[in-house]
Parts: sequence; C-alpha cells; structure tokens
Amino acid sequence: MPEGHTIHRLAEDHLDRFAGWPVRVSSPQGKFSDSAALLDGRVLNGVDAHGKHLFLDFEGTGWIHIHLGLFGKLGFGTVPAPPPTDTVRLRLLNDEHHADLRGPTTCALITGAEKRAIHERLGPDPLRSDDDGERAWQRISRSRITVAALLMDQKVVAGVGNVYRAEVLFRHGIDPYRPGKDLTRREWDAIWADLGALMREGVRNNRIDTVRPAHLPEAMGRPPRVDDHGGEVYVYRRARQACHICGTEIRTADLAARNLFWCPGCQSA
DNA sequence: AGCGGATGTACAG
DNA sequence: TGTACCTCCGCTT
Repeated sequence: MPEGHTIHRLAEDHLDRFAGWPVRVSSPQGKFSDSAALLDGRVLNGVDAHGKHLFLDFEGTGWIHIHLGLFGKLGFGTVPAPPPTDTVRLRLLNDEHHADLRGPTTCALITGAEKRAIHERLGPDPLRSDDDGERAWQRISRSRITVAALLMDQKVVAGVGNVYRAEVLFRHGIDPYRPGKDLTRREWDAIWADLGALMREGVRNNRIDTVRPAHLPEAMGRPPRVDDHGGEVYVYRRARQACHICGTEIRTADLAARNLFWCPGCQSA
C-alpha cells in the first residue's frame, strides 16, 4: 500500500538484501515467467526509485520495472522461503533472503531507454536528492486545477498519494479546492520542503506519520489518530470526527475517484 | 461465503 | 467521467 516513501524504502531493502550477487528469479504465478527465465541467476547491480516506480538493475539484461498500484505488496523473508502461493508474480531469492511481489499494476522487464522515458513523464520527487520543486511550481502556478488534484498528478509531483496529499494540505492550512494558481510561492516552497521531510521520515519508519518532523505550530502536538494504515495522522480517513486542532468536523468528498479529507476550520481558501 | 474498500493508474468515449 | 485491473482484509450474513 504504497506512496513514494514505501517505494524508496523497498529500493533500499532490495539493495541491502540482494545487490552485488546472483539472484534466483522466478514467477510462481506465471505472468512474468519469460522475463524471469532471462533474469534468473543474474547479478543485481543496483536499484532506483522515482515516485511510485521501483527499478531493479540486472547485469546485462535490463531493469525490472515495478509499480504496486493500489493493491500491490512486496514482502521480505529469510530462507528457507515458504512454498510460493499462486498470487506471487515475482520471487527473488538468494542464500539468505527472499522477496515476494503480489498484485502489482506493473512488473515488466524494460530497457534503459524505456526507463528514461518513464523518468521523463514523472515530475520531481521530494525524495530524489537532485530534484527540486521548481518544475512543479511552474505547472502549479499556471493551473486552474485544484491543488488537491495537482498534488496527485504524478507529472506534477511524483510520489505523493492520497495520505500525504490530505495531510500536507492540512498542515499548511490550504483548502484542497484552491486553484493551483492561487497558491503563493512561499506556500509552495513550504509544502515542497515539508513533503521532503515527511516522506524521508516515512522511509525511515516505513509508514506515514504526520506528527513529525515538528517544525509546524505547537498546537500540532495534540494527540493524533493512529489510522488503520499504521501511522499517526490528522485528517486522512477521519471523516465526521473532530479536528485535533480546532474541533471542527473533518469533511470528506469524492475528488477524481479518490476520497479527499480536510478540516474546513483549519484550511482556508 | 460474500461484500466493499484501499496509500493507484490507464484507457475509452 | 466511468471502468477495468491487481489482492487482501475486515466486516456482514
């Protein structure tokens, strides 16, 4: 259940467990069998992550491109690996570890050129150290689209999903329906910096917490909810409950087929 | 047992 | 804008 922090964490986890050595590659479910046969026994050279896209570099063969979509999961374990169930799209295995991929939107063997094309259609990622928010600002500041929709558009910012969207707009007191062009440069710079900090914390903890880093107002110290997703949040999935800061009922609405959450008391147009 | 949802995206019209 | 796709989990019967 992935936003960008999950993918960057998975990249690190693959690097730690599999890089530098030959990897046994298989597709128990069958949908990736042809590519798995080409990859089996090759050395994993490195990994990359951009937004919600994960890339694994196999010596002399190409990249495995993984996108988890809404349901995809990657699970790690030690050896001996249990018999794979019939939903395991991809299994990686070495002398110490295994990794099972289930339910991804994408699991494909691609070339370097194809990988470059994917990077080109993604916006800057708050977790990629060479990226900055400038390109995103160019689009946001000229757009009549709502900031809530812009934040979810991976061509504008890569890696933000429904939880970080809701939480970052809450933290900065911005009504989700405000058009991008009505954001100030100062507001955007603060959002971009905060996304970087929150998402780095997300990579470290492997979950989304929006209590820390606590460079926002003291009032934010009130006890937040531990959501089903396992993190501490202020508005995400808190519809009709009282805002932890002002007591107003948290609202929810459908926006582009996703559930939006915000506090009408704290977030202004 | 069967349903509805869920941290997502792509495509059709 | 609607729909299809991938899987799992928790709730209802």
